[in-house]
Amino acid sequence: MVVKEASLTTQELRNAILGGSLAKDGRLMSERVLAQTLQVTRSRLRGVLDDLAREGLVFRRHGQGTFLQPPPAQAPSRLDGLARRVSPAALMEVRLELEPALAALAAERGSASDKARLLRLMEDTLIAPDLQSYERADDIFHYKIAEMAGNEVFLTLFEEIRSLRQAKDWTEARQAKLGEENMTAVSTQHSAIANAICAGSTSAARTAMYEHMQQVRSVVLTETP
Amino acid sequence: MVVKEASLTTQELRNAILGGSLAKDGRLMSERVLAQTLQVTRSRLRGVLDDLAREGLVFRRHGQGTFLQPPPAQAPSRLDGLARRVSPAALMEVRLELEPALAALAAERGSASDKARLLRLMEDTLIAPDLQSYERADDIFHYKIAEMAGNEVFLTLFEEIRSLRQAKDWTEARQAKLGEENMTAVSTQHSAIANAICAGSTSAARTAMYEHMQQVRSVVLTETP
DNA sequence: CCATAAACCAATTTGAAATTGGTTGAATGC
DNA sequence: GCATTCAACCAATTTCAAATTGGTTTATGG
Repeated sequence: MVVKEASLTTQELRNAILGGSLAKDGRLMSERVLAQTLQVTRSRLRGVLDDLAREGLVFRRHGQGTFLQPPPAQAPSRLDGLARRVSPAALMEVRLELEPALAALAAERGSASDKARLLRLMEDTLIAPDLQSYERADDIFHYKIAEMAGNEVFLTLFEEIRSLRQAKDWTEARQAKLGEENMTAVSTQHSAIANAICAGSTSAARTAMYEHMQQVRSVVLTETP
Repeated sequence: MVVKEASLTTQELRNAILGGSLAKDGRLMSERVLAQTLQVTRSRLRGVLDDLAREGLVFRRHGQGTFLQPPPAQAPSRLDGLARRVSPAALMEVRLELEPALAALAAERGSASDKARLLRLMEDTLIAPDLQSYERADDIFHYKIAEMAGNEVFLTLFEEIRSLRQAKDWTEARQAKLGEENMTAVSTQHSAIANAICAGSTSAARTAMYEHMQQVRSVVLTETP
């Protein structure tokens, strides 16, 4: 399907990788398999993947794999056992404290290029055509902020919370609840967060993210009788 | 040494357990071994351990074990790999956000009995005769607050941070830095935190814990040239 | 009814093997 | 020469079964 007789051009390679048909649940095949599938050498594949990773289009983790849009999930930590008994309220309580702190640190430490990319990711959330692609863009947006905070411990905690959130199928319920009015409110908040971070205003970034988390919590916790 | 011909009294059992000679690094032998060592039935041993756990003198975790003063450490999570490359500054940055939030929740949700016990634990930090026993009392004090927050996710995150902190041998350096003047300041702060929590004042508890964390950070990060 | 003992259940840890991205260096081809 | 390819190896992570540990139930005997 994607294979040609002669070797693929770099652009073809990029398209094949980003196309998603080589990934399952956002996770690409291993480099070795991928190289053989695409009939290219691993060296060249890795070169392309290096570029994609630098551009933020692909996420890699050492013993874990290479991932498309959604940044890599977590290792099987003790939180796994929690996934069942944890309530959305408890999770949001944690996010309500964690993410504003991350936003503040991101505003303080984020590099110029990171901030530029964050603006682009924010725009992605605005122009998302459907709920599913919105969820993905939103996911990347928040992840990028956590990454920009520049604290590996914080990032790990964030990823564990994120994986907990994904472990449960709250996304379905959440998507059903995300109406038009909430959507525009959230978009405004995302914009405020991104702008505050780019401006380097730690306190503004913190409060903007806090208000956003309050909104998200109210959406998540609305009863569906 | 502890064994008698006839079966031990309940009080003797408690003393033997809390004595510490049956524990290694704060962790007791398994119930089966312990029962045989003390020449009592496991049922009875568990009955006594139940009491001790209720009184907060012993901490138990399912597949993990039973622990003396220091609450149980963490599972081998991804944070383990971090222990090497993580800096004290990064860790304190996280504690500076986490613990005030926990203190606020503890003030909001802590039961009356929990608050009473917290006061006792606070007093333990005040009367600690040496640095080592102070560290232990301080550890339990902060753990109790995290526990009182009543959010299992938050508690897990706290425990992971705590284990990271213990993985490194910063305690030595920290102990060396804890001078008399810092000691009294920290004591005052502990008292303020406990009082705020017992009064149910969330904001006061939050700020008191925040100031305490700032103090701890300044102590931890002081250079030792 | 209570204490004991044994068996079983459930959560966790442990450790070896497999998987994956990352790195190096020799061989190859132009 | 120089870049590409290939192979082997390194390092981080996951996976999976076995062992360990606290928790629970059941049967037994006083």
